[in-house]
Amino acid sequence: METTDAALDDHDHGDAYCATCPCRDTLDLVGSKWTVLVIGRLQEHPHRFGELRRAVPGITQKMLTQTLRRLERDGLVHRHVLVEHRPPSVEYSLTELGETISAPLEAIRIWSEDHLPHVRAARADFDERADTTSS
Amino acid sequence: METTDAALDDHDHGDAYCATCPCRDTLDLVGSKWTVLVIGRLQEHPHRFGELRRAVPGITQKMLTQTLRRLERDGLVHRHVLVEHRPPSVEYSLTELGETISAPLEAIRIWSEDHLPHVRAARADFDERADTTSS
DNA sequence: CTGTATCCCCCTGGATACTG
DNA sequence: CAGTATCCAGGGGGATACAG
Repeated sequence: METTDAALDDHDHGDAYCATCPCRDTLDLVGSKWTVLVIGRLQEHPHRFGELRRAVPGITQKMLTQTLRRLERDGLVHRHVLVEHRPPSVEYSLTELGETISAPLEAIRIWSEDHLPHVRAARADFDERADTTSS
Repeated sequence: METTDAALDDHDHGDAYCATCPCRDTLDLVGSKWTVLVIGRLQEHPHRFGELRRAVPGITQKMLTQTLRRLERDGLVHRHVLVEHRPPSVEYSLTELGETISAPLEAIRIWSEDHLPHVRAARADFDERADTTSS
């Protein structure tokens, strides 16, 4: 995880294209596919753990926990434990920082939905082309 | 690769949150960390292979090829072979579809750069908090 | 120059079982 | 309910060598 945490304080705006640039780590945020969906849900409203689990079908507790931990560590998500509850209850919500990225991520999500047919068509075309070429 | 290509034509807009939804595949586009950087470069102007390789420091030929192939298959990138050249020369550029996603991806890239200090601070804080808690 | 082919390590991420 | 712990298969991805 802590791949490039040392000796990296130089950073010029407009250039994420440096092998040692730590913003590569930040880019990896999007890398774990679940983050986009989790943040998308939290953007709607705060969620409790199980609630979030149900809201993101297919995710396992492990991945949900892992994703939330990472997001919490990165300051995008706030974890609020309701101690008075029995059984325990934990609520997750976006921090201010988290809010700032939810819009861009939503754009990606929307794009995925909107252009899905286009992408699938392109794939079918590509694969077919590959087949006819080989024949 | 062809994880969920069959029996999936139902898709309601506004809901990427279905376990079997194929748009999860599309989300994975962002998943491979290199795509964001590669598309960012192609957004500036078409690149030849080696040129692109140099423009995205740290990427290996294998990953560059793999990334470009995937993007080509998904219809985001156009691959133009300049056959008359010796040695061969290949130029990559964004397709129309590719153009439509470059803006959202750029937003992510910008965000990564802009909020890097914030994220790093949050991490340090989180880690320190974890240490003092355990002690 | 633009790839393809191998080897191989490691990490992601799924399934399952167990705690407070 | 909200986790943690463990096992384990698969794939991402790096290094290297080779080909057209």
